[in-house]
Parts: sequence; structure tokens; C-alpha cells
Amino acid sequence: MLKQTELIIKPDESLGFNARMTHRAFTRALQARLTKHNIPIGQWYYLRVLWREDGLTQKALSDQLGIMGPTTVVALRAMERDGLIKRVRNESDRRKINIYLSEKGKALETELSPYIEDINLQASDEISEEDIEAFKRVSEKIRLNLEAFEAAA
Amino acid sequence: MLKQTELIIKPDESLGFNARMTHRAFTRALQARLTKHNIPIGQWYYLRVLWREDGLTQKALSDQLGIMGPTTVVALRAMERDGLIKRVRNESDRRKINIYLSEKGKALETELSPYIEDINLQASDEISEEDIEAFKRVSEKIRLNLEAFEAAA
DNA sequence: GGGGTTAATTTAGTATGCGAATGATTAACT
DNA sequence: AGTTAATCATTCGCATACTAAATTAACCCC
Repeated sequence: MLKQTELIIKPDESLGFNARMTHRAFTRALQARLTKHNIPIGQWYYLRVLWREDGLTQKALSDQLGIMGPTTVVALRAMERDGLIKRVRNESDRRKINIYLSEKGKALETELSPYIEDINLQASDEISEEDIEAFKRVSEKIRLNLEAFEAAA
Repeated sequence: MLKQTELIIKPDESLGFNARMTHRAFTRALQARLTKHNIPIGQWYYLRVLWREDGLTQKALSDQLGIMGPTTVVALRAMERDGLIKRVRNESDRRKINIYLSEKGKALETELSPYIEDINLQASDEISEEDIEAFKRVSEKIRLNLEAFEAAA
């Protein structure tokens, strides 16, 4: 029994809803795979960056991932506890802490990194190259638009 | 200092990363506006559906929004506490609980619903109609692809 | 070189979200 | 009718993520 006011955008047609659902689909897919290795998805993000570039500071990690500092602190603390990383106070600027992968953390790359390839491959199945490009292009433009919007307010 | 293995997909080029960042941009934009009205974003989702169709069961709300039952329970409990909804045990099937907006909950529609319009408008600024359609089309296809993938595993 | 500002990290508090397990009720099947 | 299965809501424990505020360290400017 719908109300007469059909003017309200149906949730499932809005850009925000689409972004939300798509993000959750990726998260679920990835989490399902990582659970087998006892790696929470929140740690995966940091591992992935560190595999490419070891020794980053917490700030640099946060910035690259678009994740707030406090969230990073909690994730990295757990990762150190689990022996995936070492946190080393920077000697030339003692405000900073550099994050280095342990052997265990490095070794996970071979095991885990195929997942992202798998998932991206599956996700883009039967979607044209042009559409994939459009998706990325629109994603980025939306982010820029909303950032500009926030900045203005 | 990048490692020589450039084979790993850069995070910011993967579909998953794009979906994640875009979702967060929407969330931030919406949250900033809702905070002024003391409405947590987790309650907004339910309000939005109820404005269109009042009296749905918790299960129906969860399904429409793609949110798990336990999350819905917590959100609706807070909403009842805040006087936005009434939870009424269904008489013909006493397992169900129907959710009805209070006057206060209904009244919020006029105040809050413009936001989603604003944000969607801003988000889609300077993006062609075709690209918007492609974004939605790809979003949905990705979800279907990943669901099929999960089901297979 | 002191005082104020900025930067990086941390703590505390709260909200959101999931999976697994449980309770309560109804439906389905002998 | 009585047992079993399915459905809806809930509780619990944990992970993720934010804001606000505190802490420590570095920088800058007079």
C-alpha cells in the first residue's frame, strides 16, 4: 500500500543506495574468503597497502585508505598483537610510527592477494570494458562532487 | 619506495575500492546533514522506507534495505525509544512485529527528505545521463555476479 | 629560546553491522 | 494430536568506523 506521494525517490533507484549495496557485496565476498585465514577484513586493507610499500606511517596508511586515525590505531594494534606487523617509533620524528610487515605478514601476500583478483574478475563478469570504465569514472566524479559539496557547507 | 612487483592491482583502481570510497562519500554527506536533526544515519534508512510504506514488519524492512535482522532490531529499538515509531505485535501472526511511524516520525519527512534529493543531485553533477545509467546498471550487475559467486562457494 | 601552532598518535564514547545461537510462534507433516 | 520444520525477532560477541578530546612531539616566529 504505497502512499500517493510517489515523488520520493525509491531507495533502490538512488545513487547512494546503489553504492551502498555494491560496497556490501564486495565486503561480503572478501570477508568470506578471509575468514578461512582468520584475517578480519579491516586488517586486509592495511596488508594490501603494506605489501606494495612497507614502512609507511600510520598517518600515511590512514590517508591512502581514507580511514580515520583512530580506526587505524585499533586495526594496527590487533595486527601487531597477531604478529603481522611491527610498529617502530620514527627516530627522526618521534611523533611518527612506521609500520613494517613481519615475515608472517609478508608471507600472507601469496596466500591472500589472489582473492582480490578473483573477486574483481567475478564482479566484472559479462560487463563491457566501457561500462567498467564508466563505473570507475562515475565513482570518482561522485566522490569529487560530494567533497566539493561538503567543503562548501 | 615501491616494490618491483607492480603486478598487484593498485587499490585505487579496483572495483571494490571504488565502491567502498563512493559509499563512504555518500554516508559522510548524509550524516553531516542528519546530525543537525539528531537523527543517526542508521535510523534514516528505516524512516525513508516507512515514509513510503508504513506498517511494514521488521523482516520486510530488513529485506528491502539488505540489512540483517539483528541490526534492524537495534536500530528500531532506538527509534522507538526516541519516539519515532511504534512497534506493534501482529495479531494474526504473533511472530511478526509491524512498525508504524509516530506523528514525530511522520513529521520528519518534510524536514529530512529534501536531503536525499540534494545529495543525489550534487553527486550526479556534470555526469551524463548515460554514465549515471551505466553506473546503476554496473552496480546491479556486480551485485548479481558476486551473489552468484557466493552461492557457488 | 619561549610561546603558540601544527602534526601524529592515542583514548574514550558511540553507532553500525555481521554471524551464531536462542526463543517464540506458526506451518507442515505424519 | 503430536512431532518436526520453518519463520520472525532477539541476544550476544565481535569488528569496523566515526567524532571529540587528550597527549606528545616538532615547528615557527618573534
